[in-house]
Parts: sequence; structure tokens; C-alpha cells
Amino acid sequence: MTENSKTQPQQLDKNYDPLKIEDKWYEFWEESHCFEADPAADGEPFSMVIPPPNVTGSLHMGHALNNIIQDILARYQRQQGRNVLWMPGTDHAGIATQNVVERQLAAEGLGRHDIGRDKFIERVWQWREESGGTILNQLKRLGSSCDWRRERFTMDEGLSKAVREVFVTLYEEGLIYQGDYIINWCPRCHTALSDLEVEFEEHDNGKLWDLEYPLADGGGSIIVSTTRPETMLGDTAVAVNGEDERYRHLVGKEVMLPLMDRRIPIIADEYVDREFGSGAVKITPAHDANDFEVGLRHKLEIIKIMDEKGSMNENAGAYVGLTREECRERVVADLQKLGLLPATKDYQHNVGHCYRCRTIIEPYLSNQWFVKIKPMADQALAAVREGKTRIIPKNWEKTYFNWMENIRDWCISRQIWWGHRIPAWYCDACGKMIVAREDPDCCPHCSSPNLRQETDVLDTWFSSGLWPFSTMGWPESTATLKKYYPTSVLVTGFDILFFWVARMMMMGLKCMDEVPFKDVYIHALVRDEHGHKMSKSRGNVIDPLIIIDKYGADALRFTLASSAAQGRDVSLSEARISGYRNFVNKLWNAARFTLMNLEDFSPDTVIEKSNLSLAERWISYRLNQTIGEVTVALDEYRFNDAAQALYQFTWHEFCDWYLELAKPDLFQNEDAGRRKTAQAVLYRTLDQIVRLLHPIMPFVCEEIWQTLPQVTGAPESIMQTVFPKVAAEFDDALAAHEMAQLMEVITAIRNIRGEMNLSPGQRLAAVISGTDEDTINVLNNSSDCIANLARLTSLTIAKNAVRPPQSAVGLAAGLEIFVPLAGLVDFAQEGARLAKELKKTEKEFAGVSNKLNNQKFLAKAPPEIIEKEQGKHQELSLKLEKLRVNIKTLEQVTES
RNA sequence: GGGCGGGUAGCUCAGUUGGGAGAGCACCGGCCUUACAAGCCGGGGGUCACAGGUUCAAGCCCUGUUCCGCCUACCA
Repeated sequence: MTENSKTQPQQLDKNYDPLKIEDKWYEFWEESHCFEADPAADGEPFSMVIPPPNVTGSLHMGHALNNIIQDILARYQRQQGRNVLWMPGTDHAGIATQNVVERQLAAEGLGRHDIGRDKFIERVWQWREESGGTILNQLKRLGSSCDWRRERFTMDEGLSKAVREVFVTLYEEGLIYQGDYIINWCPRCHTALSDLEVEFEEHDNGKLWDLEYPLADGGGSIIVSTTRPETMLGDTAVAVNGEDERYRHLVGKEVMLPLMDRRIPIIADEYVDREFGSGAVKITPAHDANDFEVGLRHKLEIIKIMDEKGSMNENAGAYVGLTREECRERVVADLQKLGLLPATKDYQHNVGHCYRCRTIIEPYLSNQWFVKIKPMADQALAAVREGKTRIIPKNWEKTYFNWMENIRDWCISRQIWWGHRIPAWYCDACGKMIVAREDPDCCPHCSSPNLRQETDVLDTWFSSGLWPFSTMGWPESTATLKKYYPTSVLVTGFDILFFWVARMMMMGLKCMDEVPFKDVYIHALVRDEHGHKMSKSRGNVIDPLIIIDKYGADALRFTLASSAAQGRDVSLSEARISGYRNFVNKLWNAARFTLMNLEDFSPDTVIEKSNLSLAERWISYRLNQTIGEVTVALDEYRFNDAAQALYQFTWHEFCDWYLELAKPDLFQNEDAGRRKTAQAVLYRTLDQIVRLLHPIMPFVCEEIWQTLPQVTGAPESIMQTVFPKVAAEFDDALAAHEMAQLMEVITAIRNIRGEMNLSPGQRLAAVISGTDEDTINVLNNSSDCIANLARLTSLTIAKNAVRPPQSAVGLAAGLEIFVPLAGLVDFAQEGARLAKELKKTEKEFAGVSNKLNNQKFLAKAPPEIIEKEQGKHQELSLKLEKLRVNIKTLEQVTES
């Protein structure tokens, strides 16, 4: 931008074309260092960390909403003078990324084991170098103003160091332990999953099988029910409730496990629900979490019958080698043959699936690493209870509490290759384990060099849990941490409240001794126009990038902002986006109009308040109110309210009324002072509008702002301007009142025109009759405006003016407006018009009268409400009277 | 099973201390009025899911019913 181009008014194209300018301004912002955060600079800090998208991800509407909200906040706070850091980066997404690269290998006919761990990880890094930046570049197209110099990756060196530091510390404090437990196992990914990574789905094609187990002593049998008959091969007991009289005599006896011919005991355990099924349960400690617990209590044998692929192992007798599905069929068939399958019914139940690959989860006994979560959860609970972190909207707090209170230990080990490898080593010589910050060369216990590192890696969420401080350089003590931690707000969807937010809370409190963020703003899900989840299979996905190409980023941003009402999902449709694209274009054309009228204008012109016209006083006052509303709304994360206020003001007040009212002043050249003032107000108002809109629509606002003339000393970019502040000297309630009267009168005349089907080209005359001197004066002072906007040839305003013959009547602001229509229209229409108006008014009048006739209302309602109703009553009764008189007159006219 | 959110105009939804039912789109009528037809002007349309209750006054507060969505849970 040359100095010249910024001070001289430019021309704008007739239609706004986002593609022409968006890239240009984004580059300009980056080159001008507008996004960069400097901890040494002044300004109260405002910081956010981006929810790191998966490196494998590509931009969808959820990302778009999430980032647009953050960007609005970042840009708004910069304009408020805050020292803003918005930290970007990506997540290594262990299983997801590993799956992507495994698929690539599969295309080459290879498995990961064919190339080995080191080569595989190399391939993943290679993939990451090539494709890992895609999503971040897509975020840039939205306009995201992150400090890209600071981009981090959960697997980069610094973050890996943080991960190891945390792991070792927690281990040393006894908060990380290793043990054999039932975990959720994905037989396809060959790894353990945390409870959160299992998605339950209702299967209505499930079955509940009754199995009959004969007593070992031959004295009858006992029936158990199961949804997973194949697990019976690993049964080591049958349990009944000790209180259950039906079975009490059997406790202590044994049954002969069919197919396996193994004797297993009948035990009593309170876990068994007497009401369900037969009241007896088969116990498979190695393949069911509850059974595992029962097994521990009763010191039962634990028999694993499956391998890690979900196939039957050598403990499954004749069924070895079968998949779990094949095995189920065979077991059922074999029991049938033996007559030990008395009943099978259809049964609806929930089945867990792997959140990455949809494979059915197997509860599986294995050796895993866990975080003892309770102590950390307690801290995280307290922090929210004490208000150190606010969750917005507040109703999510309850969900957070509920989950935190019932949290179970977190399984953090994963049997995959891509991720942070657990820093534990096993010494083959002495059998001891070493957990250390630095890779050991030899065993510190026995000095043996034969160490094997743990092959498991950490759950991806372990590293993302550290994100708010690891990205700022922790465990080093950096200037960035000092300035920007804790962050101001975390913006995220509720779907990762537990996965991520809760873990950041726990890790932040543990490592930094301080909450990671003061606010958590939870936004909704983006759905399609009928409220359905967007999904590829439904075919209702709206791709943000295509939308940006078609309508521009600003239109998308404004749409999402205006739809983002707190606590409610966003229903998005392309029609809505195109509607807001029209708004962008409207603003654009308002700017065009403004520029066309500023050729001879100096932006340094000072506005003399006493010179302002009514319209100018009004628009300045309304601007003030809008500034106030938008500021409060953005401070409270009410983005839809901010967008709505700006839309209404810009389009329906600034464009629809003010620009029309300003035209006569701008177009005339008899009164130079009047024109100068009009230019100054026009310029000021538009300048403030684009600054107010900048957080939501940065691109078009920058283009307009750059094209507008600038005051001396203006900054380089609209990003660096100050957010408009309420200017008390323009507060002017009287102007608002008078303007409302003016607008009412103009609308009344337009209504007559519209209802009578008179084209705008058809000029009319009008006579306004009133009784109130003040109102008459107001209208007289603005009679040119009325004539202009109502398209009149002549206008007479007088006290008790005479009604011209054959005129239509409009009632507004306590006035009668006569529009002579002799020879112009069929007068029958006027009768219908007035009758309609009368009906409406009578209804309103009846409502108010009822209220005022109610003694209780008069006795109990606050005086100001009563006064208001009385005022309305009087106004309406006058209006009714006038209407009736006019209808009567009309009847006489048409009769004659 | 527990919890949460929602049922307001044809559609998608706003409606923050209870006091005149709103927006956008769609629809109807009139307009190329020299910033914008991606526009301008005017208009029609709602027993605010249902039933009770509190109150002078309820879309808003309370109770119940019903329908829809989501989260959560170890009933085999």
C-alpha cells in the first residue's frame, strides 16, 4: 500500500468479489506481523491455544466454526489493545495417523511388520512432512490470525520433552502404575483403548442365548444367559446371588462346562441380579470387566481364550484358530447338538466399537499402564467449583462434574508404533524396570547393558493434555509462559470435553499448579439445515473450502457467527450463507456509495455537534448503541447477538435510512458546510462500522478500510485500529424519538402507495394534519426528507389541516396523513385498507382496555407499566376515532 | 437406567432479570428511484407442543404429559 493509495479515495467494483482480495490481505497481515505475539510488548495478555487438529484431518465445518470463533476473539481483543497470542499447531493423532500410513503400505502390499518399527515411523514422518500442513493451510483460508511462527506439533522435540517430564514425574509420585486389567481392546488396531475411545451403538440384531450347564454330580443343571456365547470356553465359574433361594443349595457345587469338559464351581456373589434372566451368570474373568472383578474376589482361575487379533488361541480347545465370529457360530451349533441351548431370543443391547476403525471392541485382559486419576480429578473439580475456570455455557459444568466424579483410572498405553514411546526400560539381567528422563545406557541396578525399552506408546491425549503449557516451552521457564499462561479462554466443542478439556485441567493443575484457562467456551455442533449431523454417508456435508470459493470467507464467517447461539447446535444451509453473502455485498455497496461522495473530503474534518441534522444525530446515537451492544455481546461470547446487532444497524438503519436521508445533503452544492458535515458523518459512521465488523468479516472490512481515506497517523491495517468506543457526546435520545416519528410518517405514506398499487414513479402530494406543536415542528424541519423518501411533489404540514377531497388516510405518530388520490385509483381499495386498519386497531384497543379495566392490575402492577398502558390507551382511542371519521367521510364521497 | 437440550411464522432459528410475539429465507403485490435486482418499497402469516398451577400479568417461573435429539451407564 502506497501512502497515496491510502489517502486518495478509490473506486470499487460494482460487485464484491472475495476471491480477488482474500489472499492479498492475508499475505499482507502476515507480512505486517499482525498475528505475532510478543511477550515483551505492552498490553494485558489475551491468549488461546488452538484445539490442535489431527495432522490427518481436512477442514470441515466443525473446524470452521471453532476457528472462526477464536479468530473473532483474537481480532476483537487486539483491537481492544490486548497483547494477543493465538497458538497454533497439530496433533500427531496416534491411531488415526498410523492407520493412514498403514493403508498406504497396504496399497504396496506391505504390512507394518514387514518393514519394522523404525522404518515405519520414518514413513509416518515422511507422510507428515508431505501432507501434515494441509489442515493448517486450510485454516488460513478462513482468516485465522494465529501466530504461525509458533506452530507446534505434539510429536516435536520440545513437546516430547514435556511428555517425558510429565510421565516420569507422575511415575515417581506413584500416579502412574502398570498392571493386568481388563481393558478395551481393538482386535484390528491391535491396541488397548481408553474408555472414552469406545463408542457404544445399539445393536437390535443381537441375541441372548440361554446355555444349560449340567451339574458335575449329575443332579440336574443350571441355566445361564449370555450375549457372547463364545466366551463360555473361558468360563471358570457360575455365579448366583447368595440371597437367591432358588440356587442357595447349589453354591459350592460344581458344573461341568460343556464343550470343554472342565469342572467349574458355583459361587455366590452380590454382583448377580436375581431378577435378570435365570439369575445365574457365567463368569469369564479374562474377557469381561465385571467377571474379572468377580474372579479377583473369588480367586478364580483366569483363562484367556483369544489372541490379540480376536482369534481363538490354544486354550479354546477344538476351536483354536477360529475368529471370534466363527467360534460363536460353532459353539452355538455344538451346544444345540448337545441339547444344551434351551432358548435363544432377540435382544437389543449396546456394543462397543473402536472410535477409529469401527471394529467391535473386545474386553481383554492385558498388561497396561494407567494413570491414577482420582487425586488429579479432585483438583480439577475444585478448580471449576471455585470458579477459577468458568465453563460457558454454564450447564456444561454439571456434565463436567458428573464425569469427573465418576472417573476411572486412565489407560494410557497403546500397542501401536506412532506416538510417544513410554520411557520405561526392562533389564533382562536383573529383571528390574527403569523409568527415566534420559535414555539409560545400562541398568542402574546391575549395570547390565541389556535393556529393552517398553514398546508401548502413550495415548495421544496424554500429550494433548499438556498442550496449553507444552506449546509455550514448558518445562523450560519461558517468557511466553510467564506472559500468556494461564490462557484466557479455550474454545472447543463439547465432544472433546472429557477427552481433552478435562485432561488439560488435570495436567495443567498438576504441572503448572494453575488452571490452564480462565474460561472454557463450549460451542455447538454444526449440522445440516434439518438438524442432522453432517456425514459423508448422508451426503449432506457442506465443505467450507467450497463455500469459501463460492461465497467468500467473510460470508461463511458471518453465517457461523450469527448462527452460534449459546448452547444450541448450528443448522447450516447454503441458502443461509448466500443470504449473508448478500450482506457482505450490501456493505460493499454502501462503501462504494460513500467513496463516490468523498472525493473532496478530508478525513481529519472535525464534526461540530451543533451542525448535525436530525438524521445525523440519530445515526450517531444508534451507532453508539450498537457499539455498546456489540461490545457486551463479544465480551460474553454471544456471537449471534453481536452479528445480529451489526446486521440490523448496517443494513436496515445505515443503508436503508441514513444513506437515503444523506443523499440530498451530499448531492447539493449550495450549502458547502452542510455537505461537509454530511460527508464527515458518513465517513465516520462507515469507518466505525467496518471496524466493528472486522472481527467477524476481516477481509472485506480491510479492503474497504484501506480504500477509504485515512486520518493522519492511521495504522497500516484495520487490524491495528482501535475497536469503536461509545462516544457519550453523541447520545441523543431526543433525536431517536423524533426520528422515529419521521420514519413512522414516511412508512405510512409508503404504505398507502403500496396498498394502492401506486408505482414509485407516480409522484404524490400529501397533507399532514396534527395537533401537537412539537411534532409538527419536527416534521416541518424535515419536510424535504419526507418528500424525498416518500416521493412527494408537495407536502403541507399544518395544525388541523383540512382533508383534501378523495384522499387516502394514514395514521402515524398521532397525525393524520392525507394523500389525495383523485383520478389515480379505484377508491374502493381505500375503504378496504381502512377497514383492515380499523380491525387491527380495535383488537389492540380491546386488549389495552381490558387491562385498564382490571382493578387488580391497577392495584398491583408497577406505576410505570400502568402509565404506559394508559398512554397506549389514549393513543389508540384517538386513532380509532380518526379512523372511524375517515371511513365515514370515505363512504359519503363514494356514495356521491 | 441416569442426565442434558429442544418443540415459537411454510423452513432454519432468535427471544438475558415475567409487562407491546421477532429475524433471515420462502411467499404475495409494486418497482431497473443515478451504491447495491446479490437490490428497493409495501404486505400476508403464529391458541409460542399439550394439560394444569403461581401471578394483576407467562413464550419466559413451577408440576405433569407427549414427541424429537444428544450425552452417559458393568445388568449377563
